[in-house]
Order: sequence, then structure tokens, then C-alpha cells
Amino acid sequence: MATLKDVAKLAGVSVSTASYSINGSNLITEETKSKVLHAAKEIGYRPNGLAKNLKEQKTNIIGLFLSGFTGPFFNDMMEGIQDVVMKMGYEMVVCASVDKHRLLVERYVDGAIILNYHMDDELLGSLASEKLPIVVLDRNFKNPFIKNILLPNQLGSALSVRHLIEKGHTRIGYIAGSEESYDGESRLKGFLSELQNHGVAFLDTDLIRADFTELSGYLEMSRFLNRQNNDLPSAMVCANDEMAMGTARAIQETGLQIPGDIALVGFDDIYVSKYFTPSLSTIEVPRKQWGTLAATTLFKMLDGQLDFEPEPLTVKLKVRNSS
Amino acid sequence: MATLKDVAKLAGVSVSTASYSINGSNLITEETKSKVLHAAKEIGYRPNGLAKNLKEQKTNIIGLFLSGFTGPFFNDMMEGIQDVVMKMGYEMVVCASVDKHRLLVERYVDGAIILNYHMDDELLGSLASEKLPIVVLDRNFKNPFIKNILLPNQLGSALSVRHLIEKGHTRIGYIAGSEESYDGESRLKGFLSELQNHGVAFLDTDLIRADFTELSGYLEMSRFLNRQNNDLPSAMVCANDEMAMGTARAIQETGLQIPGDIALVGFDDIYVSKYFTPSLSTIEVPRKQWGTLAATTLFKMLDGQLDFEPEPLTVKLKVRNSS
DNA sequence: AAATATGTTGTAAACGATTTCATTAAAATT
DNA sequence: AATTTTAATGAAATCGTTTACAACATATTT
Repeated sequence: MATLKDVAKLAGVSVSTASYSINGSNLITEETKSKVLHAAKEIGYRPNGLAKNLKEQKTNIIGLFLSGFTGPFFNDMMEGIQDVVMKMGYEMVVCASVDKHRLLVERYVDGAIILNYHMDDELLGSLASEKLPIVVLDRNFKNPFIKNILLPNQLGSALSVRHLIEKGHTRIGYIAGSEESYDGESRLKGFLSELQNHGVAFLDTDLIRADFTELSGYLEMSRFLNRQNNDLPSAMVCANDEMAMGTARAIQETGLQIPGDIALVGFDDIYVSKYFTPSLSTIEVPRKQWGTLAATTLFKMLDGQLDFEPEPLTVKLKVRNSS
Repeated sequence: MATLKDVAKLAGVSVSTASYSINGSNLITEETKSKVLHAAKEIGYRPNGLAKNLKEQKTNIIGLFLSGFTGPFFNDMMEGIQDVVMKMGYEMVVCASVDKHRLLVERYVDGAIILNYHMDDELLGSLASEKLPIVVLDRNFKNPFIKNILLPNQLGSALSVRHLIEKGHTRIGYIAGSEESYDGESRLKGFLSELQNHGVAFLDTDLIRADFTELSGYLEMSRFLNRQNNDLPSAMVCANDEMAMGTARAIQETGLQIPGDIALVGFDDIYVSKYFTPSLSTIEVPRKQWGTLAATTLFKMLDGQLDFEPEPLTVKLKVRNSS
């Protein structure tokens, strides 16, 4: 592969002159410059980013670290981040890393956005620095060089509860995700405390644990329906739309009607929710804006601004036919 | 940031000894090794990937280059690629690059998988080499260092046509995507030629051009319905599911029934299709397998095997309620 | 005891760029 | 014509690693 040295040799100049020419410095005569540029083109010179960034101690790359790519959730967020990153003249790379997190640890990136439960607080705490600011989207973790951008999960759940109570429901069940999820647990918390605010009792037996997948929602709801016989809540709130869809399937299989017999509210407003039958009432989250906010926050930190609070995100209740 | 030099100094050894120790060479005594390892831990040493890869002339990173992140299509494919890449001990980065394609051009990656119409054949041709093999998913482009993994689009369309003809349809319309899409055009081609195989005539006026989005499908179909008055095909094949959903919306708005008045078949079998009302007949494409095949192909090439044909992918007709 | 083999560590040259500083040539000033 | 100023280029250090090779110490063989 052709290097700058080769270009210089072909153009009959020194390496430094070649470098200056290619980077458009105005120290160099137009004549020399064009000599170099032509030589570069002739041998198909492409700069080596590794060498360049090693020297510059900067990669102009931002990393988005996810735990995986599946889930109907990420794409809008990625777009949001990408928009900002591109506007700032950086590159964005998306990685699904489970153990080594090499690109982050070995300093391939100038900054990182994290939505990855495989990366524990300790790791992030030890990596974050003035030179490597981090934005986390999946936990509450304070550190001078780490900022959180979190969804107002509790508010979201509260909106669902209020809506159902207004509709006259007095016994509301809940399908929770796995306990490790920060978002999941705050959604549950918001649900419970809003019930309390309204003086509505919650039966511990009406709390169903699943793991955020459609299938788990279906299976756990089926078991629940069996177990409870006909002693059922008149509404269920689900920690996400996928489980709501599974839940709906289980309910419909027993011959019960949605929302007639059991009303359903999900969370996330994923793309399918409005096409589902019945269309799903849910909490809309601003996915793309989540991404842009994360990215702008990161760039502020890269700019040396470390002492500020990112503006909060908002969620909205979408009432459809399932409630 | 602590470097190997710092570690060496603290451990009282030379840089090379430190390097060997950290990389677990068996040239070094256990005693020295542990001295170095402790020193490294003490000052929080993390290797610099740039320096390492510069020296090694190899990054162990594979790049997936997309034109963007939206579309319900990519996630499964990314998972497929990621699985393979991880198993091979590499990292995968996903980039949505529109102009500079820096990570590819400046040799951050050892290999690339491309699904990005922003990257033209000339660019890819000039980049691909023994040291940088490329797999393209969105075009037919032959080059010693570039392999294509393409969906059997024509076969897919043919399956739809056969299905509709079996159902007794004799006039079938088509909603095409934009003409720049390789997949799109081969789907159209497959559709037309299968009609011909069965001796079924196609009216040029029954060809609708949209741009793959739900909205474009809706708008163009609405115009079509207006224009044609009641002179309509009894079935439509759509180049993808999203347009099929838009088309369905347009049809239903005029009071016509699906599939009673107009039957509909899509392409892709995206996640929503089975939840849509009516559930959408479509062509299922093996998205995840597409990814794994692309990645295994790439790794074969990285292994120096350049003279082989990747096994073909298969598609399946999924008959649901729209036809 | 001398010669050789073995094991362990250090020296220094890469990798491919950027950039400081020195050098030279040409132009401007005296 | 001698000096100073300015402009253009080159030499060499640097970024943080890896690794071929040299160097040395110790253990083994004669």
C-alpha cells in the first residue's frame, strides 16, 4: 500500500512537504502542491488513519455501544446520533460488544454513548475522562465525565395509570421486564407510586415478571390467566409494547376481549403498535431525539463543558383501541 | 494516559519485556511477568489500539457500511454478521456513511460489507484488495476481491406471481420502488418475466412507481385508483412490504376489500407484516442468514480463499390473509 | 575448566503519519 | 554589495506499540 513516503519520492520532495501539500497548507507553492497531488493520485495514495490518529492522539470517532442489534428500538436513535455526529465532522461507529469492548478500551473512540448492560459501572468509571467523555442511556451513574440521558419512565407509567383510572379501572395488573433493567424497574416504580397517589390498591399477585420479549409476555400472561382462573384485573400495564403484544395474544386465546374484558397499555410506541389488532395504547418515547440529545451532550463534554444538566426528555400517552 | 513505557519504568524492565509480558509470551519468567502485570494494573494501563494496529498492519475490525439506519430491515442482518465476526475474534463496526467513508478509505477495517448506494462501484473497486476484501449486498459487481451476496429477488417475485395465478388472477398490477435500487429492479424483472412464462399479459398502465416507503405506496396507489376509475387489476404485487401497507391503506380508503376486490402480496416479510390487518402475504427473506453468509464469505476471503462462489440464499412465499 | 547450549532481558528499528525547527534560496532593504 | 527579511522546503523527533536481534547470565556438556 502506498504511503506518504512513496508519494514524496515520486514527487521528488520530502515527506513533510508531501504531508503539508496533501493537507492543503499554504506554506507550499501551488506548483509543488500540484506535483504532490498528482503523484498521490497516480499511485493511489490513501492516508493511513491509524498513523494519523496515533500522531494526533485523536480519532474523531464516536462510538455507540449496544448490547445487541435486535429490538425495534434502536434504529431511530442511531439516526439521531448519526445526524449530530456527522454534522460535527466526526464518524460514528456502532458496536455490539459483550466482553472486551475493545474499541472503547483501546481508545479507538473520542467519546462514547452507552446502552449496554454488559458494561458495568466500574468499567465505565475507570474509562471516562476529560479526553474520553461518556454518555449513558441505561442507568443512573454520576461521574464528572459521565452524563446520563434517561427517559422519564416513571412519568410514562404514571400517564398510563392515570388514563386507566380515568376510564374507571380499579384493579390494574402489571407485566414487568427483567429486574436488571434500569428502565424496566423505573417503569414499575412509576406505576406503583401513581397507583398509590390515586389511592388504588395493588395486589402483589397481579405483578407478572417477563423479560421484555413478545414470547415471554405471552407465556407469562397465559400462566397468569390459568392461575387466576377468573379473578382478573380489568386492565394491564406492560413495561414495553412487545410484551403487551404477547399479553394480548394470550388474552385473546382465552376468548376474552380487549379492551372489553381487559384493557392494555404498553410502553415505547414501537412501529408495529399502531398496526396491531387492536391497535395498542402506549407511551410514545422520542427515540430520535434521545439520540440527538445524547450526541449533543457528548459533544458539549468534548468541548470541555462538563458542568451542565442535559435538558429532560418527554413522553406522551397515545390512546388507541386497546384501552 | 499511561503507556507501555510507563509500565516498564515502574516495573523496572525494558519496554520490550513489558510488551512480551503483557502479551503473555513464554520468553519471560513468571516473576518478571507478574511484576509487569502488577505495574500495569497499578497505573491503569490500557493498550493503544491505534499504535498496535499500525505496527501490526491489521485492525481485526470488520466494517458494515450502510446508507442509514432506518428501515425495519437491518437489525437481523447486523445480528447475523455480528455473530460470525465475534466468533472469529474480530470486532464489527456499523457505519452509516454518506460521503467520505473514512473508516473504509483510511484503513480502519480489515474487511467490509457494503449495503450503501452512496458508495459507487469505482470507489469499491479501487479499495478492494487482497488485504481488504469486500462483500457487497446491494449490487452485482464482479471483482477478484469483491463478492456479491444477493437475494434471489427474481425467484421471489416469481413465487408471488405463481401464487396469484393459481388463485385465478389474470390481471396483476405492480408497485415498484425507485429505479436505482438493484433489488427493486430485479424484483420487477422477475415479476414481468414470470407473467410472461405463464402467458399472462401485463398492462403497462398497471405499473406504479413509488419509492419503497409506506407513504409513497399510499400516495401512488391513491392516484392510481383515481386514474383508473373502476378498471382495476384483481391483484397487486409490491416490491416491498412497506409499500404494500401503504397500498392497502389506499385501497381500503376507497371502500374496496382486500383480498376480495384486490389481493396483495408484498416482499421482505418485515416484522409488522403478520400483525397488519389484513395480515400480509409476502416473500420471506432470510435476513439473519444473509448477514452470516456475508460475514463467512468475507472471512474466507480474508483467509486468502478468493476463488469460490458463496452458496445462494433462498426465499419463501408466506401466504396470509391479503391474498 | 573451557566450551557450548539455554534462557532471559534489553536495544533499536520499524509502522505511517504530523509538526517543530533548521536550512536554504530568493526578495527586499539598507 | 552587504545585510536583513521572507518564503519554501527538508531533517528529524514524535505518537505507542511489536519484534528481530544482540547481549548477557546461567546451566549443561565436554
